[in-house]
Amino acid sequence: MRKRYTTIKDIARVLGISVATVSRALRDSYDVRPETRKKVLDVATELNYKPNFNATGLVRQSTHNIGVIIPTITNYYFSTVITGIQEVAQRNDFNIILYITNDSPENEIRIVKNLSLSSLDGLLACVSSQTNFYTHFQDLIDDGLPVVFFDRVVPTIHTSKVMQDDFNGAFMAVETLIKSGYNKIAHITGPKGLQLTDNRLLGYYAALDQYGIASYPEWVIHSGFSQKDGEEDALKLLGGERVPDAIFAVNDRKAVGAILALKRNAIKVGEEIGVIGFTNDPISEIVSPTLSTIAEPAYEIGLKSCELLLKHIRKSHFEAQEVILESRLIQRESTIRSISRQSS
Amino acid sequence: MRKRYTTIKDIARVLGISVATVSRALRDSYDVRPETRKKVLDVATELNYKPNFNATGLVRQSTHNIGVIIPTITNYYFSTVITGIQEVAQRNDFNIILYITNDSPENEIRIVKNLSLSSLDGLLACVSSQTNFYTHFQDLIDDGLPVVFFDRVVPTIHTSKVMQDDFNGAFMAVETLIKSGYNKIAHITGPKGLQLTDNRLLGYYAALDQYGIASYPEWVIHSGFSQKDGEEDALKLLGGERVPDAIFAVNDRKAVGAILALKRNAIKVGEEIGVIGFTNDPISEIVSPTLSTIAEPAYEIGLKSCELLLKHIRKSHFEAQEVILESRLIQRESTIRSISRQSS
DNA sequence: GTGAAAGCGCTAACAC
DNA sequence: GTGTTAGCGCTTTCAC
Repeated sequence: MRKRYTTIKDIARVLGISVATVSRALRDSYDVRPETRKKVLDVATELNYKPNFNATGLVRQSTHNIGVIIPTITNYYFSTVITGIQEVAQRNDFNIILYITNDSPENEIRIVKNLSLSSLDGLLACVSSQTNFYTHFQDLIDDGLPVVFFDRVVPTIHTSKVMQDDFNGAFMAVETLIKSGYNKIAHITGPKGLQLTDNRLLGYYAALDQYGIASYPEWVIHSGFSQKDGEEDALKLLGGERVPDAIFAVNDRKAVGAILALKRNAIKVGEEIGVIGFTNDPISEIVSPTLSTIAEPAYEIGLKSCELLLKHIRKSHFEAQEVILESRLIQRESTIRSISRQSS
Repeated sequence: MRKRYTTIKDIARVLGISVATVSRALRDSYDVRPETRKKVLDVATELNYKPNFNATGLVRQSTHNIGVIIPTITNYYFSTVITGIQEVAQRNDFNIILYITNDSPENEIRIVKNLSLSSLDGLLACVSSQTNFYTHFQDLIDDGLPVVFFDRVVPTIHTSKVMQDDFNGAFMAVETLIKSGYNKIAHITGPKGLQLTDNRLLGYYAALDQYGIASYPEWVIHSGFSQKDGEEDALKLLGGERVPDAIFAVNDRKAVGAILALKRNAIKVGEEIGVIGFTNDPISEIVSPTLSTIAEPAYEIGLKSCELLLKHIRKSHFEAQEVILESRLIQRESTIRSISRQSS
């Protein structure tokens, strides 16, 4: 049987004072006598008092919950972002309520429409890759709910956003390939229309442009974000008329998929075909050859998103901010031509 | 500015009926006229009514929140468990509130002690690996909060628990090594005192016993659960007087660490030293040679834990249950001796 | 079948 | 500095 928890009434009764005083003492209001406060605090600890968030939430019109909508958490990037979010939330006594969309727009819409707004102080969201309509998010914002987007942001909605530097990251990736001696560079990426993939694609084109290197439409392949997509894209590239000598993958999982597919086709990764990814997933150090990549500040993205959201929650007129965090190059074996690679 | 959301009062006013009726209509009580209900439902959708969980929670003494306490989420196993939990929770209209301990007992204790019990209907917990005192959990249970442990369970606390079959999984792992021709088998495992590691250790000994194979104390190394721990343990094994010809690692990350360390020492994994892990983390297919392992039903553990917890929440006298889910062998390259392995 | 009213635990005027 | 009281949105007796 569930126990009744201690309430401020209990404390008031024990001390023979009113609940108002107890409430004030508990919340460090200044208009309460120090000794009274001490007594209240003592009894509170003794009785193991814990505030009832439903009650405070009801009267204050605020809960200490923030929702997090995310496509999946079973990968390095997203789970690390969540860890960052959680860190800030915990430090500020906010709970995070997790909603996983499985990267399905239907799930996303269902979840957002069913959100009990009155039990949420704010929302952190990363949209699913196939989402086209964003009215469900716009509705929330119109209702006054603070929303901060991260990673996969919605360009058309005016609110705070936190991203890594996709354009420059991609530029660096392609530049690295070029400087390592590759000049037939393909790009395997995610679905069209996502700002993140668009920016990386733009970075890819910009680098090629700057170095006067040709690109062909069949060298840019749009598909999903998974390892399997990476394998399939690589195979497609191998089977084409013009076979590239390097692949820039939109993320590490696709890069790993590509590496695995290339190896299966007896192609020496690095030597014959260079591969570079994006993320700095721990697998990039495990795969052989190890994967060069653009490191994303996943944890910091989590921190920053949550901090921004808290600001929106606290100041009702905090102006929307777009934060772009730097990504950085990590060179490993998969983009090295000359060296004879260690076996296995 | 945050909007005021539609309440049952608004609906009542529009329809000129009482809030009581609205409340009843909304919850499918039978004692309300069908046409009244229809009108209420219509207005509710029109006004985009969403119940205020703080209010229902207050009066029903129940929120629809369940807490999840977990050491970390940035690995395959835990993030998959969470995904399973989330699946069941979402289907049953429960929110999950995530607490990450970073595998630190201090964090765990702080989090548990600060839990606002009145805003939680139940708790799912996986203890951190160094936790010795469990009174903070026992207190919750004594207070009547339904708690279900998963994976790393607390042996001394009477409540429902969900685990994989650690003993038989370990037995299978070691048996596989033996049958593949290895007979100097080491075990690198996690901290002492955790039921999970104890059971795997027991399975290790049982298999050795059954096949009449010797073990030496220096072949059983207790350390942490990380890849780095795996590397260090492997190095220690290589530097010892008796060098084993096979390593059974408590999880895949440690196994991968061991493989990397062995490769760095020019040891042919599989051929010279066999390695088997536990989990079936996707990295086990990426590392080269690919890693044999015991697959854990992570997703199912999440599902089952959450289902059990919901039963406890719904029936106040649901008896505690211990569920052990099967693990299964997946053989890959790291335990194959004869075959000449593909390079890189 | 429906309404009036009390109350869940807490905060915030408003008194004194 | 402290008490009284109304009320947050909802459910639930108890009348009628």
